[in-house]
Amino acid sequence: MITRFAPSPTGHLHIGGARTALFNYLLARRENGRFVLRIEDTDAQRSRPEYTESILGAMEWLGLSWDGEPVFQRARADLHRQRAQWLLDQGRAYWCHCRPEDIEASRQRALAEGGKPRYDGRCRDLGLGPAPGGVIRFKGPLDGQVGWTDLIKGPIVFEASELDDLVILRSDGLPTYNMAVVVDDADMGITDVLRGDDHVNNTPRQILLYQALGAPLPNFGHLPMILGSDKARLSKRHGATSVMAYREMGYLPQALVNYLARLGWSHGDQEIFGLAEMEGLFGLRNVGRSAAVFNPEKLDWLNAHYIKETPPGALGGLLAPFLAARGLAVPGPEVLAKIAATLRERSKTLAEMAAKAEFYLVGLPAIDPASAKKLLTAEGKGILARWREALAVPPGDHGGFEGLLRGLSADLAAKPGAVAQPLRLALTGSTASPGLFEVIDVLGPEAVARRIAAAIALEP
RNA sequence: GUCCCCAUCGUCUAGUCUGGUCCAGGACACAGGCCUUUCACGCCUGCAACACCGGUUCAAAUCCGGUUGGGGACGCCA
Repeated sequence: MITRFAPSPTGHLHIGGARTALFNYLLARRENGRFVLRIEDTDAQRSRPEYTESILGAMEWLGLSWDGEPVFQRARADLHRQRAQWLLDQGRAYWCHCRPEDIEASRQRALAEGGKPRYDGRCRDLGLGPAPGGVIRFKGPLDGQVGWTDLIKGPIVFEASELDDLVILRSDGLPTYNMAVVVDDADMGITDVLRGDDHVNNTPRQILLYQALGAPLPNFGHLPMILGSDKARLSKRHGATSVMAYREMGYLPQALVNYLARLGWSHGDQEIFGLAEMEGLFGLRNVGRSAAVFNPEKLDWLNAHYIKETPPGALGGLLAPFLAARGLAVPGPEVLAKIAATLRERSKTLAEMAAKAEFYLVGLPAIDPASAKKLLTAEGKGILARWREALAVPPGDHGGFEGLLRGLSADLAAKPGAVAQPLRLALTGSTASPGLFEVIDVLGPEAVARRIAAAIALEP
């Protein structure tokens, strides 16, 4: 089995493309086959090398390793031209001199009359030769049926009469999509073509091309689309759609891969899957047939799960760039790990974690005014003074911080919460934070003393 | 408009092929509770769906037909 992922370098790798790549990867790995990459750069206008780099980078980040070197379609244009010429020689293709404007006009007419906008085949039997601005069209059958058994959707049949004579070689000498895909898939020995639902309508044309070229047909499988919350095709207006954007927002590749896999594929009730595990479990029979709505909340949940699962040391390393992006001084690995450990169970993304880590890394935290009014009263400052006193003694000497809190609570005849909150506010600037004693540990004695003093000195 | 595809909780889905074990299971989200130095985490509980109509059958979420709804395609883009 040989599968492939064939993105066009006209943009970054998006969510839908990533899922297509993932399923192709999984299918090949499951069957001990090959998974190859082909860059479809035949659109000279829109293809950009930096997008190729970006797509490759995104694939690597996701862990979707491909076999061999990526194939660039443009480098194969000679082969495409050669096959187009062969089709011409066989009488399965013809030169067309129609002007694009005329064709467009007839399409509009057809649409206005309630029909399908198609090329009318007026050059089909004219026996024209090459000409500047001319194109080569495939001479398709006028009747009969074209069908296949889709790997995912089952039997699909089209009437040949629904199909018009598609352009296979453009006037610039480059092949069109359908031609290039068929020639390359056949030439590269692709056995299973797994791609987006939006290609279902191309498939009968491609089958006809395979047959005319005398090439064996691969299996075709069409994956349902990914939709936005309004059930329209996922697009920019639904928020981030590129894989790299998710990376920048602080999502872990494991989370994205896991989420994308579950969007359309299932294995009983299981929700959590690692890539390696899926390589053993994946199967097309468990891929759904209906379109799926992209649900950011569930991605968040998975991301939180993988963040919690990442050891603090590694997590600290992942967090560092997000800290730097906020303009914060990045501490050493040890402190980073400690910080990560305290935030691990309270962050959905690395970006959120960095925001929550900010108070650790500034000289003095910004105290929330509303909370200050409530907690830094004369009484609250009194409690802070007691804390300052108690914390001056090494914690081991009085049964740890927990014992300290209990002791103070008993002394002041106040609930532990009431005793803890002023200190939390002084240390973190907020009434919600990681565990107080973890914060004290990360901050160290000097910073703790400085923050308490600053809070006590704070004007009402 | 024409053609193609799809249809289970708000969302992702199990169950559909091989009809009964499903007054439909899991997960996210949401609500309530427990835990608790705050916020979280975790745990428990709850809310919530077989699009509709007809047929086949002793029996239909599961099979068949239709309707409705949604998506996709209709380029010298891919």
